[in-house]
Amino acid sequence: MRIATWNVNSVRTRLEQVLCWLEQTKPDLLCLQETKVDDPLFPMQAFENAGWQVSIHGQKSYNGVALVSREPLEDVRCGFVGELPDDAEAATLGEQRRVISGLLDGVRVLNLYVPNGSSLSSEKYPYKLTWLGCLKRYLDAQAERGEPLCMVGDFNIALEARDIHDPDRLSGSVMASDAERDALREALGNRLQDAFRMFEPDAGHWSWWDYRTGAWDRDRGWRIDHIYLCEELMGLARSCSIHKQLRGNVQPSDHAPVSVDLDWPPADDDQDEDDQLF
DNA sequence: ATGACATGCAAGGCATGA
Repeated sequence: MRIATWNVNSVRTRLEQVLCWLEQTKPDLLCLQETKVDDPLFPMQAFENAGWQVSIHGQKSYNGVALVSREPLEDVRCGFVGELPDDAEAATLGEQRRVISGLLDGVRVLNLYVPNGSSLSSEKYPYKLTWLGCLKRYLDAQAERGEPLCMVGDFNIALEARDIHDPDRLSGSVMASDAERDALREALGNRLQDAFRMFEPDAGHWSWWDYRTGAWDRDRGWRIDHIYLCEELMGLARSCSIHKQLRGNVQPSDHAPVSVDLDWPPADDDQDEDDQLF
């Protein structure tokens, strides 16, 4: 099973690039962020004509998330209220469309677009911290169903120095501040692990390059798009890749896709037990 | 310290992103 995530910075502007990459990469599920389109205007037909199913949770101009899959998903849930129906804060935060999840072959895939926060002095920064606190409650509620979890998206947080091209200068600023890092780590708990870091310990691997100041040409990026797996799925992970070349497209998104390959459903290695049945 | 660049909205520059 291949699961991918991509902040496309407008699904309509990036439509041909997304369809092309789907055709080349053939994920079972692609999670999109920043679709920037209200649901009635989502280019649904273009995806369906290419053989994809789409679940959407969008809004006009800003934010917006979607799930693109070969097979239909089960139990699609939108917003934090999808897991926290009686949580007033979850309902308020849901005014910004940033959360969608679905069940694919028994795996709960959760697609997030975490608020950016703008700067430490902005009112958007405490909003980001509040949002991450709600994410923790959301994950606690989700865990009670016992589904294997794959949580992906644009986290707008680089958790470690090795995730930033210039950590000496940028550590402590927004996307790399202690409070937001702590809030994300709280949400991850002991349950979720970064799939990319299971395979690649080194710095120099980025998923986002600023449009400004020639960041792409100078390879000055951040790794802020992540795939987190529960322990059961981590044991079945075979690779995790950042598809950097997409950032070099004409009129690219400022983010590159990230994908993980899982041996799911797990191979039947209980041959001895099966033999005992006969 | 500021702005670079890109997108949406809507028709002139803002709001937003990261």
